[in-house]
Amino acid sequence: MATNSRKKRAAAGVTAHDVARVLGVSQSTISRAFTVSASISRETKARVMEAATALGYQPNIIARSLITRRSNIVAIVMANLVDPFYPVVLDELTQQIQARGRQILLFVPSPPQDVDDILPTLLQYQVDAIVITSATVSSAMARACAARKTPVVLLNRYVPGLEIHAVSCDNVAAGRTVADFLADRGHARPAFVAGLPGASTNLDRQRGFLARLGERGVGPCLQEEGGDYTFEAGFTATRRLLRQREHPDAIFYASDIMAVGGMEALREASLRVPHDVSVIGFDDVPLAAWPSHGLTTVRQPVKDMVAAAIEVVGLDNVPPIMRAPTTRLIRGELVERSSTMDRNGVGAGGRTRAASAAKRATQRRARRKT
Amino acid sequence: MATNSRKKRAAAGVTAHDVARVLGVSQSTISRAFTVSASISRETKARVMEAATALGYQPNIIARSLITRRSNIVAIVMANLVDPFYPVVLDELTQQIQARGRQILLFVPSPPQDVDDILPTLLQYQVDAIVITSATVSSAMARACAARKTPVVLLNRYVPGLEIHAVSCDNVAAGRTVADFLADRGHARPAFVAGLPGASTNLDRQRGFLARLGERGVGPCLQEEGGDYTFEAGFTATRRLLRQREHPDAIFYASDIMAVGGMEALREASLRVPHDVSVIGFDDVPLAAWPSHGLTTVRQPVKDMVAAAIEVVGLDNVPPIMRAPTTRLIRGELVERSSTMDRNGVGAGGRTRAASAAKRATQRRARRKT
DNA sequence: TTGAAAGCGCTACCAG
DNA sequence: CTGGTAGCGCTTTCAA
Repeated sequence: MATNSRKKRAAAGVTAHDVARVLGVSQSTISRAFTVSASISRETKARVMEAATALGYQPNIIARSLITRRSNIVAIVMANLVDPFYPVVLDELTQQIQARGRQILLFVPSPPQDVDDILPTLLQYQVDAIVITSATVSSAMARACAARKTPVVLLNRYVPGLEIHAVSCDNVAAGRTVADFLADRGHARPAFVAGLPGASTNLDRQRGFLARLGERGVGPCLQEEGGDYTFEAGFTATRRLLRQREHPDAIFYASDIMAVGGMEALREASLRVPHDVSVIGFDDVPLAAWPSHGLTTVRQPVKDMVAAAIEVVGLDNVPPIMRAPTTRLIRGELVERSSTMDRNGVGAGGRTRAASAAKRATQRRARRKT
Repeated sequence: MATNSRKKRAAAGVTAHDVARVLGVSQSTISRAFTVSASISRETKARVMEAATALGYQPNIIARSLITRRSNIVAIVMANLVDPFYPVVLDELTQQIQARGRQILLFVPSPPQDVDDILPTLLQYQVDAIVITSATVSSAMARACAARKTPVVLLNRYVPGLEIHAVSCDNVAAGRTVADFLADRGHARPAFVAGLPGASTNLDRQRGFLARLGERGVGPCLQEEGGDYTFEAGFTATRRLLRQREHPDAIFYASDIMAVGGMEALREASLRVPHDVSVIGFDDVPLAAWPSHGLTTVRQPVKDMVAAAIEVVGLDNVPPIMRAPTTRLIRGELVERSSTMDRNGVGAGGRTRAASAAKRATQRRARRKT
């Protein structure tokens, strides 16, 4: 009997059986009405839908997932929410994933945890795919995901040799572009301020930058470790950089926020941007465009990167297909603003420190707030 | 027979039955080993756990949720990820929710959608609770959630009369504090730049500010609509504000980012902060503390707000209890930095525009980057 | 404390 | 195209 187990339910418990009973059809029919690509007559489907809305019926996703082994959920692992670049990425990810009717399970590892720790849990939730931003996983874990047929993609990072999808900005090319940009504009004493050591993004930017600088015969290039991608890191690294006998005439920072921190240190040292030092960042976060910063920077193609990540995990393929791990590098674009200038014809290497000392002192006073 | 349905599974399919068979116990026993507060002997549990790890068994959360009607997931609805205040809130939410062993289902409504549209979907996922930041819901939807016994809390917003939990900074009190702060420091021509019109947060700040200003006999207070909480909004609203015959000697902005935009407009108008105009923001996002901004602002007690939200939805209570809707207002704290100054003894209302015109022109030139 | 049995609400397969 | 039936993997009575 259809009613044999219809106990009184507290609330929210209208099931496919209930709808079926009202309509005098089988429960299977209700299920079919809610399954795209199920064979059901136009008419029956309409009746079911009508009754469903009348009764307030919605299929129980949990029960469905139990059978289909797909939850309609995409997991996002994001290690850092504070750097303004990540909200931009997260925003784009949510838009594109939600546009495909998927939900988002967000995981933010706290310091002691790492990505490997959380993946088993995510897999338990039968997520359709996993997007990992700015972090990586062990090859063992990558294999575990492959075994479960859950596609994983690293966004903004890649690990050569790791059997896993990866999408990233072409950081090597971007580094080279920046080198050319500075060389073309007559800079002679460049510097690079690194972010998180060991991160592929960071290393590639540095590698491309230094290599191209060498090819152009510009240098030597000063280098400074930031440690991470924060304002503070950019600030302190720049201070250290300025202890050199001669200050650089251009500094390329591994991230915009570091560059902003660096500009603060330059101001503190009475060095003007861009007159004394050109500054270039990376990411093109919203605040880079603020007039007060006017930061020349490399724009990460976030939209394209996210689109590529989503494509590569096969979110648009039903049934899902597992493809061989691929690495996709997407070109960034240099955006010129007011933190850089052309030094050609300004006397090869710009003025000496002494030359503009008086001017700078004046400016310094004026800029002080109290 | 236990093996009657053990077809070859592609992967990742070790079930409680498998473990049971290996151990020669019943499947129920396996279940009990993974259920806190289930009666099982110490020894049996240990054996089960050992076998489980050996076989790589993990309980299927989906199947569990189907029965228990709880998914161990908390839903977060966050309308705006771009304003740097929200990443701070999201970060804190994720930390505190994950610390309680819950997962996070994130939903970011895109313009046409609103919160009411998404709630049914979230309910389908049997989430344990829903946290909605800076947005509200219809009373019908609030009732639907109550019917399903899913607790909902509004964070950073409240709706008088709506039967729903709400946690927010005490914006009225904060507005009053700011008014007192400025009055105490001899400001005579205050202004308020609003954010999103109609938002309770925004209105309360304004209300408290104006009321207290009136009580202190300071004013009249100029007012300008921002429209939203962006840099641009702060910038353009301030430009409009400065078209008045006499510029204000203090501006209170509905958010930090607006304040930063406002400072840009002030700079553009050759008005110095804080010499000509004191600037106060709201939120205390990380960049408010950067030396280049040095923004005096009201710090939102994010940690406490999040903790209150989590407590109020009963995330720590097992079994969950539904409590009567409560509104919790938490005091913010005014953080004084370098964007405000004491005008007492500087001539009651500060200098006239003419008085410092020459100085400002100099400074303006110096500050230009190119 | 343990095992057996009955489903949670749904999809998927099999006949008709 | 539709109705029956058999589970998905687990929790939860109910006896033993």
